[in-house]
Amino acid sequence: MAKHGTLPPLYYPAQEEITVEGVLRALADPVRLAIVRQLAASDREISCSGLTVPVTKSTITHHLSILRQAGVVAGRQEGTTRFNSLRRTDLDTLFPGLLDGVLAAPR
Amino acid sequence: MAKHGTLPPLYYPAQEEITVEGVLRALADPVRLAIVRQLAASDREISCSGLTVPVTKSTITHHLSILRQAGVVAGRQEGTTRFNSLRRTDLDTLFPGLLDGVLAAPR
DNA sequence: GTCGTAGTTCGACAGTCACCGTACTACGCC
DNA sequence: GGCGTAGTACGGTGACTGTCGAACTACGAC
Repeated sequence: MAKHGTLPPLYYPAQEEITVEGVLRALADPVRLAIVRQLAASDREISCSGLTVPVTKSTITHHLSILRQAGVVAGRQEGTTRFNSLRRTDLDTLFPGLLDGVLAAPR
Repeated sequence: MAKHGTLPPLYYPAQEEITVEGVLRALADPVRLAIVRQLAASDREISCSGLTVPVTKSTITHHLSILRQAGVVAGRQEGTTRFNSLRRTDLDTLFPGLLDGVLAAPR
């Protein structure tokens, strides 16, 4: 077989596959909302360990996979680190105002 | 005691008590999203039995109570009928763009 | 090679949730 | 009064979900 060190082929929905309900479900959790807020606030990519949420590593992985499958975040692998970023343009195109409305909320 | 025919004192959150997470949770369900869409589309009050969703009466009551407690819908009693409406101005004030973003989405 | 770090995967478990049927209250009409 | 309709309350059940720890892979540095 080919090289052994291939990245796991993570599934990312195409823009037209993203659904409102999936996005709402993904955002309807305090931990995931905190992750999205941090990604939006820094406006930079953040690694898993760079996120400050009160759960363990495996739970962060779980939440990120949900956000990824919903089309909310994208990830870029670099060595052993995965840098996560918001798919802001995709979301703004599909659901204009949604993300801003969520992020602008004080709570 | 007073008159017997008092309405049940339903709890409605004040505008400043509405949270994004609560609203997102409330919207993150296909049945409730359908209810909200119908309320937004008709731009009129709709009774429980006027909603077309594929669940029984008791389940509709359950979903409406969730939407009510989240601050998404309001209800006006008239006889035995409860007319439900979207709290659009409250939501637009707190989370500008959120509701429109959700409703504008094709799916 | 060895070690440490970054993430993922895999059960497992507790809590929540959507759903239903039934029983009940409240109102309007005959 | 009795009956039908609108909606709520309650109890139960199956499914999903958020959480963890432990085991595992992958990469980089020494």
